[in-house]
Amino acid sequence: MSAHRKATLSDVASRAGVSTTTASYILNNRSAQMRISADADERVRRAAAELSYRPNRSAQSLRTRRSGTIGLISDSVASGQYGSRMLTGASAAARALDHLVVIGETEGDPVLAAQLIEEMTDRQVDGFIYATLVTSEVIIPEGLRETRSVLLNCVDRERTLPAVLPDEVAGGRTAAEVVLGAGHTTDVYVIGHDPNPHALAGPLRMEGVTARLAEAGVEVAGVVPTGWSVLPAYEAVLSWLRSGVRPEAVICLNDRIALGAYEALADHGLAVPGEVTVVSFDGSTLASWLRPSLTSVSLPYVELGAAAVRMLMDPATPSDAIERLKMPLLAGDSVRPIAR
Amino acid sequence: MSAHRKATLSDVASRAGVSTTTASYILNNRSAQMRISADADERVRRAAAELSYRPNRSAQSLRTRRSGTIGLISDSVASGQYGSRMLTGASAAARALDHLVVIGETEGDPVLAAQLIEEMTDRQVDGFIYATLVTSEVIIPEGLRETRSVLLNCVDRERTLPAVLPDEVAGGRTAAEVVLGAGHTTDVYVIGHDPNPHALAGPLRMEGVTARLAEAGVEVAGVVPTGWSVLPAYEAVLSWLRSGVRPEAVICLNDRIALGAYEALADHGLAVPGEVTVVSFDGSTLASWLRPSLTSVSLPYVELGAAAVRMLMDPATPSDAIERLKMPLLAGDSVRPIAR
DNA sequence: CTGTTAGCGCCTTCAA
DNA sequence: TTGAAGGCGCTAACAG
Repeated sequence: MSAHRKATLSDVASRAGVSTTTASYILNNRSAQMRISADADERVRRAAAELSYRPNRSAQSLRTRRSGTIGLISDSVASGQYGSRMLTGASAAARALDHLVVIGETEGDPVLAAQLIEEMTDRQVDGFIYATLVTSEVIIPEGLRETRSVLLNCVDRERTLPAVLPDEVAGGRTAAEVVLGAGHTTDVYVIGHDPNPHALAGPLRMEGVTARLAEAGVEVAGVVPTGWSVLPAYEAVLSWLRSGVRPEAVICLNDRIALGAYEALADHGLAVPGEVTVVSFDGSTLASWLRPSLTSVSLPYVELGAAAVRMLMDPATPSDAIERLKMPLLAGDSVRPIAR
Repeated sequence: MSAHRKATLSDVASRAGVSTTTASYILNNRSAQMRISADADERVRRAAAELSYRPNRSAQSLRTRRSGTIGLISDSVASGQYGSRMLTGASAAARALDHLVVIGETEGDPVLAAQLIEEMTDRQVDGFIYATLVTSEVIIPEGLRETRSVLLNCVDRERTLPAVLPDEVAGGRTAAEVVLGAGHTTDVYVIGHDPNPHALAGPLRMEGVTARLAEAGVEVAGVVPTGWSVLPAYEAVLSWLRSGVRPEAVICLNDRIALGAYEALADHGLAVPGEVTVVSFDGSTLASWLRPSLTSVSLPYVELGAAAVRMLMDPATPSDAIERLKMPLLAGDSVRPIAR
């Protein structure tokens, strides 16, 4: 009667003295709908508990063609410094919906992407999340459209799949707001210029910054072009400073640029925040490590991941849905206090 | 004959004019073993290709009790800045072995851990990898022993499960080697002291450092205790410097400490590497962002993840196997060039 | 060398 | 309100 090994549904049923049908209904919470006696319900549940019954998901999948699993394909999200937090968010949200997340990285290889999608499809994943480390416009990989999917941190040109993105424009406005709040009305510069043509963040942040400043009658005094990493930023800012400009505030398009700017400003003898306000984007841990700590408009990675899962699992999500998530301000000490 | 919908094995078989048995053997590369005619083999493979047949993994799992899937449970690896690279390594290695990785984070909650393990077991994962962000000694969570498992970046007290770890002692020796190579024979200090009692890295690094220095007749001049993060390190180092010491070289037990030390040294007017050599551990991207770039003994995260998967999948792995991976030196510009 | 047959554990239509 | 029965797609004895 009890082999002490992996109870099956029929074990439970016979122990409860009902048929597997009844047991199945009960365990799938359809007893009400099926008008099953409270007594049978009770007995089955007890039997299941006593045998510590766990349904065999493979058998379930075979039958139902659903696996309780979500495939998360990314270019290199796990490799990235911060983007991996999207995995955290996705995985937690998935669990809340009784799902597990299986991951795969393409490293930008479309063939690999297609293979991963195929492998996951073979395993009956209930849906896909396709994520990119950098907010960008992408080409939907082969096979993704065959299964319900949502894009995470990216969009496709045709806007044909639901997507979750950070609200970069609003983020830009937030950054501008901070600068304005500190009382700067002149010599506000932007540092950075995204070299990746598919990247969306730079231009959108820029757009938000300019718009908000304009509302206050402030114009961007200039833009210092530089790649999005520390050394190029350092060099660009330093030579720019040496050319004789004297900024009041610099808005760096990401935190690494800000680090480069910090170093350049220090080399040039300009104090942050005393002489120059620095505001940035991303809200990476780097921001809190610097001294003075950096005020940064942060990317809500965890929330992005979670939102993607929820959109995916919500049957009401229209295929052209685009959700933009707020970029919260991570306040630091790099903003000049209002003079008084 | 062809409904253009998801070909099954029997579709393939009938199209090739053989039984499903034969088709199954062939597609599982057992035709040799079963001495199946080259002709049948050929026909079946062609049919499969023509129908773009893909086996239904749920059905396979139901039969074979194996899913081609590995469960990777961690405390907060994906959330971490660098540890997430273990996922990259694991996932890539898994793919090479025709497996996929499903992830779950426990956030240190043993109940959650047990639940995740249960969920994954239900889905027939072929094995578990239990990973921690920080190298440490752990208590094996409930349910992990029932399935083949390996520990990643951690060990259990009883050494009862195979484990993969960075070779911290050797790493410590490497750091010392660098310092010695720069000609320092005196005033070599170590900065850091791990507050986490379960963490292994600190003491082991320390051990390697002391041992290697001792071999060269050099003694550690002192240890500056501090937590493993930027601000505490900054404060500790600064007040230490102000107490009048004048280090030749400082070995920081991780990169964040090194960042704090950089800032403190700068504040104190000591130039790196001109006046002080700084060497560190972790090899995070931070190391390359600093100026001068930081020489750091790096944690081989990607390799750790990959090695864990390979140990897991290798039936020859004994249950008390412990693999220690080399920590490669990430050379930077923070080491004083030999005076001449 | 290849086909027949019997499940793996579960869901679900159909009858009772 | 419950039970019998079939089948999801695949593998693996066991015959031929």
